[in-house]
Amino acid sequence: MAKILSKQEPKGTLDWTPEEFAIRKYIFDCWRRVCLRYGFEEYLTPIVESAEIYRAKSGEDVGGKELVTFSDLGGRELSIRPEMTPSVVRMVSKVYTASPKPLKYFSIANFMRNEKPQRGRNREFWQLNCDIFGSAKASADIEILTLALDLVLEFKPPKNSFSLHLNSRQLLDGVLDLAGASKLKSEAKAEVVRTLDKWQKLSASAIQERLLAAGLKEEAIAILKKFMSVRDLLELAKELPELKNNLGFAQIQEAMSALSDLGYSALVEFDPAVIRGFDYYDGLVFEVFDKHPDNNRAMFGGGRYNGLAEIFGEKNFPAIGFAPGDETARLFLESWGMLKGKQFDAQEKYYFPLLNHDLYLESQQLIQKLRAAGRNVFAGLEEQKISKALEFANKKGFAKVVIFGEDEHKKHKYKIKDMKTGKEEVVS
RNA sequence: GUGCCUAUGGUUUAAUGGUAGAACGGUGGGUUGUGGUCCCGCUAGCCUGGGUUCGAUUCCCAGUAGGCACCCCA
Repeated sequence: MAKILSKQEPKGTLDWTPEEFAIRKYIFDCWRRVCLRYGFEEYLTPIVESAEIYRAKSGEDVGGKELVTFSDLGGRELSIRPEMTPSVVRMVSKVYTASPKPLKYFSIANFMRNEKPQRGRNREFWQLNCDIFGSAKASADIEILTLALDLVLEFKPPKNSFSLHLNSRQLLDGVLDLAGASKLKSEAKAEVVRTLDKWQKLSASAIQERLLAAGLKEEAIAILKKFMSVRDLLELAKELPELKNNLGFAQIQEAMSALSDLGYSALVEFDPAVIRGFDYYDGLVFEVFDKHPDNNRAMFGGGRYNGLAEIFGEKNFPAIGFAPGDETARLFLESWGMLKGKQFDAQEKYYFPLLNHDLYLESQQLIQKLRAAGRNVFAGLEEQKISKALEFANKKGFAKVVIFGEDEHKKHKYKIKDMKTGKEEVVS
């Protein structure tokens, strides 16, 4: 047989050893628990889709060079999914008209993007996707936002460790109108939006330069600067009163006030710099930030995308959703020390060592009995001295050890030793 | 795709132009029926290719892999 030379996983992928698996499972279990608590329904779509649905709408990179593509036997071009939204919209558009509205769906699935791997970003990654279809009401926005917050809170993070930043594409369009940027060519307009997106990262002079190059006048730039520097809606209304009648302004205001009434006020703020890259967002947009200095990044984000369904030739339906990733969630937990000393495998396990080979059959019968009674039993396979058995149980973190050797067999008994207290219980 | 940094047992690492030492882990024993501490033995390593050199794990170049930033994205 040919030797396989590398023990390495393919680039950008990760083996989940049982230790690693336990962490991922913890994250997924928290996510699933919260979604079910919200009455959301779980679904799954195939791991591949026709490549064209990503080319159409996923953006230049995700739907382009980062797409992992191959041909099936019929020569059809398929891609491993790089995101869930096109798939779920495809699925929902099949059943939408016949379904009672609204639909509240979630899924936990893996994805592939041919990216350069780095911290918080792998080629294979997992995401939770949560969406509400069929309601354009503020109540749907608010439910999505509280769900996003509760998902993070489920990990019991320390106070002040994260926050949700809100903005609206409509408000943004309003500002661009005010600044006259809407009249620019789409390329120049995109550059303006990109500049807003990078506002915090760029220097004042770089911002000025980019906006001038895009074709904006000084007065227009002043308006954008004013917009980007406001800290809350009150200030925005004062500085740019023209925006008070903007639909996005009302959306944000309504959502913020509801979240505040529901007890989330410390976690939410208006943030003009939240733009988000995907083109299909057309209403409320938001991002959840990790506030840890070592991991200061957007954990996840989402928004409203009412116009996406039309790529399947369907009538549009309202939709809002978001998608946290496993890697960013893990980094959040790690940076705040929420993984330290945590017993993820809370399942209580029994160890049943084979203390005497002559008692193999009797041991197996006892193990059957214990398993039938609902115990999780790890059975020893080779004869083992009792001291070695206890040492093994210790290393594996087993809760109990069943002691069944010659002495016990003679008395028709066995002992269950609690590894924490050291106490033994005699069972006949 | 671009730039910078890094690469030594399974893991974390030390030293060195004359091929490497430790800790943790794994394993066996001290202890033939009672673990976590302790003591001893064993196990296992210089990313790949080329160059300089008498000799390269060490210096140089390239590749590969990883990290960070950009780009992009969530």
